[in-house]
Amino acid sequence: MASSLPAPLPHDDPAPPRWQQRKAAATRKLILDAATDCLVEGGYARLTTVEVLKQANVSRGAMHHHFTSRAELVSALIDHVLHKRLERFLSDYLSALKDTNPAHAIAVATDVHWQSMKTPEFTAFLELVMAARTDPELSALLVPATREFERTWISEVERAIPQWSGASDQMLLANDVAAALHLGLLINRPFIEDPARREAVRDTLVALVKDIFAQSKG
Amino acid sequence: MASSLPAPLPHDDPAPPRWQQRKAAATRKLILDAATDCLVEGGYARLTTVEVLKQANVSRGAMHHHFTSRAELVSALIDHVLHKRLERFLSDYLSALKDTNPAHAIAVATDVHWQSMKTPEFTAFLELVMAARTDPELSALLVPATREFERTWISEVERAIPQWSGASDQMLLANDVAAALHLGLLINRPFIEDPARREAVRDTLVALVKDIFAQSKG
DNA sequence: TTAAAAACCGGCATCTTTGCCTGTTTTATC
DNA sequence: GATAAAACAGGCAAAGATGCCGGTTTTTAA
Repeated sequence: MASSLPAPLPHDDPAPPRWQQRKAAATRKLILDAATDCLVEGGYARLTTVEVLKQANVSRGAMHHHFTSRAELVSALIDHVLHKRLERFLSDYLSALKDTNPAHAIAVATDVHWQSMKTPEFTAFLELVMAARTDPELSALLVPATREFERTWISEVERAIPQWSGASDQMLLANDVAAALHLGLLINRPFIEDPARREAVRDTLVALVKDIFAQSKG
Repeated sequence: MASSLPAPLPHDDPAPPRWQQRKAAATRKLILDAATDCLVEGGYARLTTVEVLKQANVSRGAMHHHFTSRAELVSALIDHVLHKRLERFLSDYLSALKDTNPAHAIAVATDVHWQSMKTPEFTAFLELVMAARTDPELSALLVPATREFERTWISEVERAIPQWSGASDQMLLANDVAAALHLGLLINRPFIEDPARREAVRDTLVALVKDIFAQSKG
């Protein structure tokens, strides 16, 4: 996008190059954050243009100026949500692993992964995934974007934990298992009354991931 | 419901006791099956009264006669879907375990469980679950109904496999783990291009369930 | 300073969905 | 066979969502 700008200084903009561009970007982010909130609070069905502009406190004209149609809004929302998700996860992941005994790395990493699925970003993402099942146009945008997101995710985790970089296959499997189990657990949460049952499932996952990596060392 | 009827003969009704009741029940089932199809093909958002009556080939008046409001239709649909899900799973489960070497029981049971999540009934159920997250009235109906369904599910499986009846805790844990992992895998399917990755996850689950039961015997 | 362009404003026509309403046909009861 | 009731038929107004429009303000560039 704006990667061809001069950007001579890395610090915050003391002399904003373009006032309009900054204003437009701010309004755009305002609308996309409001759209994310709409997804979280009302699901894909309540992701209407009127609801979003009410949440963002912008006029109908501003909405139409930035996003001509609802489909255009959803298209931008996909990138917005995936970007926020990756940013938050990597930040939490790296800061959690920074001061952690390597022996507990797996338990910590698994917990961060679970916490990352209780964020608004992931809730919004899940709503998009479910809607994409019966919406081919949405699916055509969401599937490639998510696959690219997953690739970046994996490569960043590999970069962050060098001691595992020799076990790419194990890490991919562990990631797939954790992602599936955590997602299913999240959805089944309302039907499992006893918290101990949920914790037992998560404990089982940690032991399983340890086993997966132990096989690469034994 | 009709459990207080005489029902002197176990064969099919040669003399229908009430013509109207049979007709009404048939139309009701027709509408509920059509509603299930609507959920599968278009998701909860396309579960509209017009779409359902088109799919069922009934008039607007017939729809209104059986289900005064959309909420009433959804309420009946919950029981309909859960009933079909339980019926199909138990039938497949028992028939699959009937002629299976007990040594392979876990692998077979796990596979039947996975297959049961690719049925229309489960797709419809999942749509209801996702919609219930942001719909308190739907949630108030779906959560207790699903918990009752889970209880029946567990007790039927315990009844079907006597050799596991001494390990209720292990079976509950194995069931929770399998349910969560299969559900997450189902949803993440579009983002995992390589089928081998999905099979690796399922193989991991089978090994894990075997481990869980082995701990109760060792 | 002035014209063009970007950003924003608020409303309207159209379509879909919903709930309800008045009739009509068919079955059950006396 | 008459009457009541159940099952069904089709239509219509209100509410909400979408897309689009003409007009207004602010910024940018000549």
